Amino acid sequence: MMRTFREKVLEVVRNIKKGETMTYKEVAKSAGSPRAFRAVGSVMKSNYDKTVPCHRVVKSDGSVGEYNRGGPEAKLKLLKKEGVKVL
DNA sequence: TAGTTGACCGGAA
DNA sequence: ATTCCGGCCAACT
Repeated sequence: MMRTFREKVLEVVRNIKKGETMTYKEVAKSAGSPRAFRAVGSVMKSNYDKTVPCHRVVKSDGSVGEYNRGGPEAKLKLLKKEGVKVL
């Protein structure tokens, strides 16, 4: 029943609705480890799932952070299209 | 098994 | 206000 942290994180991110955003800290907290915001990023880059809207996950400062799928520009563009205002 | 890395965060200068 | 440094957790080699 207890899957790896990465599976949990992926499910949480997948649960994010359209137009909503979550910080890495929030995702880590929902995953069960509020201090594992580092691991969250690591896991995503190592195994980013297309069924998981990882572009909806942003930094605590509100910055888009980074993105593997074309760089931060693509992520920023997607968020804007979703209706999310970014710094 | 142990060591290194990373899409980060928070505090200090 | 911006920039630098350390710390923390899980996954990868």
